[in-house]
Amino acid sequence: MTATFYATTPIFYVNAEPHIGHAYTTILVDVAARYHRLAGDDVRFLTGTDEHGEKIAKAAEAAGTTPQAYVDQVSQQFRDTWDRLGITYDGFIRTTESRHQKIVQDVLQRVYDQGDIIYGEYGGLYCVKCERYYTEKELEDGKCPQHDLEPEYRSEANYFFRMEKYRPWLKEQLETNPNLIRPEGYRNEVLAMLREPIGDLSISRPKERVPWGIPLPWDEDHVTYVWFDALLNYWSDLESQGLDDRYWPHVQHFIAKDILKPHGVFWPTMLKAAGIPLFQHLNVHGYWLVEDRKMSKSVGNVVRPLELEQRYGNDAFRYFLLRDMSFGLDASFHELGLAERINADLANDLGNLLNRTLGMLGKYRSGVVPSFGPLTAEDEALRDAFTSLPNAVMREVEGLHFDRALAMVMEAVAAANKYVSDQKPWELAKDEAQSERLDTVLRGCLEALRCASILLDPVMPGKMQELRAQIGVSGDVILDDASHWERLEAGSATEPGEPLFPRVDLEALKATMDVAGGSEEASEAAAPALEHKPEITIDDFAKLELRVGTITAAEDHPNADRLWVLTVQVGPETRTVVSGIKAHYTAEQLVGTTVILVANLAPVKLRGVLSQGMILAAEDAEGNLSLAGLDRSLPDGSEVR
RNA sequence: GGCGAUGUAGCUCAGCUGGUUAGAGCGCACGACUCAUAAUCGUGAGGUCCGGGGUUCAAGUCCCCGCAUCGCUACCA
Repeated sequence: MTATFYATTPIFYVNAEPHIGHAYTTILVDVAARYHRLAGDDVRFLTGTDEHGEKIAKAAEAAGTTPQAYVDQVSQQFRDTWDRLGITYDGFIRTTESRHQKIVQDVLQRVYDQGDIIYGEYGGLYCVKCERYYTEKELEDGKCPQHDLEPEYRSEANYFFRMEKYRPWLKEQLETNPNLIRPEGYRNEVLAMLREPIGDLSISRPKERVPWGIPLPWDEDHVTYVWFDALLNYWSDLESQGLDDRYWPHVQHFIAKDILKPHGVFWPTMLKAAGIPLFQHLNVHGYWLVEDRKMSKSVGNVVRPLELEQRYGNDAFRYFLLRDMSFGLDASFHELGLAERINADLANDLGNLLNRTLGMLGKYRSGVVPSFGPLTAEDEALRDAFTSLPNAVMREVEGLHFDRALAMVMEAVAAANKYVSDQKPWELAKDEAQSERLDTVLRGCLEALRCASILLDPVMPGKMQELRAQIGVSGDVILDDASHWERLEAGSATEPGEPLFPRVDLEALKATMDVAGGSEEASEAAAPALEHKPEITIDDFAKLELRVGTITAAEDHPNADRLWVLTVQVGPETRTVVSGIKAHYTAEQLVGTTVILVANLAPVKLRGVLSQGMILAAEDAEGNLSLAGLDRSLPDGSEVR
């Protein structure tokens, strides 16, 4: 009896090139899919690209091309990357495909017809100066708390999905099914979101503003905004091919934690409204925290994991990613950690087991696979260590504990190394009377390698096939082959080759990291083009009144923990300025500092404190701040022009 | 401020429903072996399980109060 496995990655937004985040999710699903295929399950693995929206239309324009040509190109880039990483997706869906668009429209129409999509007359009380809506509660005496203005009633010209209506239902689903979202921490987060109203969801944009999208079937002036377009891919891919009966009942999604809300809240309510059964699992993983190299923080200094994939090889890279992250938690990505993992597990333990086995086999048995003699207790222990693994490994894979699954296999490999030391084939070889014993020991090592190669095949498909080739096994394998000990053919020839996983020279690596400090790559990181604002005239600029000021005090904001309430001396005037630089400057650093103040900015209340001006600071792409000042001392109050 | 996560050996982390002297891998020290990619095998050193209270016969594991780091969020004129 075979099971069915249908897993998805998110479809990736094509406004940027693939990076480690995309790659990790995709590799994860690939590994899971490969394990299930190995187990004989009916598998479907879906990925794809999300190709609509304003950003893409603009990016295409900037690139001097049409949106379609643009998304064709970037989507292809994703597929090229997946090919390089050995991703075996069964389906690749693009939101610009007509099969997808048609189904999105069908579903929208259905949900609309049953009254769950309404025109956005919600609107509400809108403060023109703030450019935002206020709830009754937020207003002070019916007026905007910032501008003391009477807000006006406005309605957005959008359609809304009545999501709030399904909140109790979703809550109940989560409460009755603890495995719906896993690991548990993320389930709790979603439950927390559902404790308070989730509101209705804006699902459209005016076509005149965003022409690059799927038109609403009942209103050609609006296009679908992201959610119904993107999320429905998981369903549309199946339905458009008549595969929904076969796979949908088994669907599970894999995502990174940053898109928990759309998948944990929006998506299930959308499914409910559309009359589509809920998914089985939403599997949420953490981030790879990619650390800066030593010292410098300059751009381009960052280790780019996908470059390391090419340097260390795809299989080793996949192994590292799966082995060193426990599902759901964040993990840190160090090149040194990757290298150490490769040496310890792959080169020293597994690779060397192959090497020493084939070495002895060549020396003592001309490289020919021997037969087993009678098995001793030690032989049986080794056998059992491996043949019990397929079930255990699958169990861990199903529970998303890929790290544990791999650790279990490597434990068995370590046991095989110990077996070699204990049995000492090199001594058996010296005694003709021990010939059968030597056969048995060498054969045991070969079987261990064969089993390991199957158990690790989903993670390192290329290298494991290579391993099997070296021990004389060709063709496809199935997981069950690893449950049996005597699957090699006695008398067949082995074909020793290059070491499977060359050791990484850690000393040399450390040396380059110390010396380079990242500078080598810094220069080649092309700075992205600057985005410019509309040109202004000198008269526009003259409207600004910039003055030198001195910070005389910095106090905590009573009602916000990321804001400073600064007292700034500007000549004869003393101003209060609320500033969001608390994460970057301490009070000690600020007091006495000379700053440049926008002195004629309209005062504004920020969380209850009146701010009379704004302090200038520079901010880089990574969010680092530096206050603008003067390079020689001038009295405060001086004007800056 | 609200919500949440994390904090266990030098490093990376396991420790499910509380139960014998707290674990693994790497690194380190010493020893063994020599078939092997200076690999392997064995032994050992090393921990106030963030801190403080509490519940219990018993707490890394449950409760309360803190601290630190991170994330989301409010906010950043």
